[in-house]
Amino acid sequence: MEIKTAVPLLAALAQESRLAIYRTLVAAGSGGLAVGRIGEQLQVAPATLSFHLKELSHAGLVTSRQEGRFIYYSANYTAMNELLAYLTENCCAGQPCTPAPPCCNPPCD
Amino acid sequence: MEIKTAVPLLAALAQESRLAIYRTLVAAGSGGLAVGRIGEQLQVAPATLSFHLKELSHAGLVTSRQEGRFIYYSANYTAMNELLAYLTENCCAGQPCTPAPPCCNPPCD
DNA sequence: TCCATGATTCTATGATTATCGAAATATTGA
DNA sequence: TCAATATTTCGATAATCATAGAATCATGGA
Repeated sequence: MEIKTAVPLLAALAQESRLAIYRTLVAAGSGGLAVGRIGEQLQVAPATLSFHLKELSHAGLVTSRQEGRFIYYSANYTAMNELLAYLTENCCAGQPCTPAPPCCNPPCD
Repeated sequence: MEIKTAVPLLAALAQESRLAIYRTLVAAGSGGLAVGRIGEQLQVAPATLSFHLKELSHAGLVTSRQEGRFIYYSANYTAMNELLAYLTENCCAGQPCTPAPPCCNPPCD
């Protein structure tokens, strides 16, 4: 991963509402959650929520799919795993020190 | 870790200059690097560099020690490991999926 | 004590970001 | 087609952030 890729990912997570949204989606599993359900859980106004989902989506941390009137958002585990790998890169002067990539790879549900 | 703790850590890393600084310090190992050396490597003006180091330091991602006229900054591996643990928490609907915390714990140089 | 060097603080400026009300768009069922 | 519901876009506002020149502070050597 390039630094130019990592910065937008980190920026997307570096905001309380968005981190909460992301974690809610992570906890929800790969089925995802409709926008309205996220809003209910986190008490965020629709326009604000939409703004943050767009940010997360643009960063590649979440994906969406339409189902009838609902749009389901779900966490993209791969993006997070790549970010974690980037952050732990060179952590010991170039010596590999993590045998396996952290977290779920492949996603486990 | 609380979300209120994680956000400032992520925000500190979510900026190209700071992420570059942090990674330079990670690569430098626990001995750290004097401010001037960091500036040389990354081509950042002293005032700007000082601003970013303060941010990283305030977030707890780096520590500093004075040695004569020089101030050496070094990466705080523990803070990063705690952040990584937080980000991977609940990643599989609450099932633990990472046997050991990612990266160096304890730091290996 | 004075000077040179390393680093930080002050200050101003331009840019980006978060929030949310109101309006617009999209989909479904009647 | 029309009404109801779900979500997004628009627009305005307030707040935060990044940058760097100039001034200041701290340390060590002459």
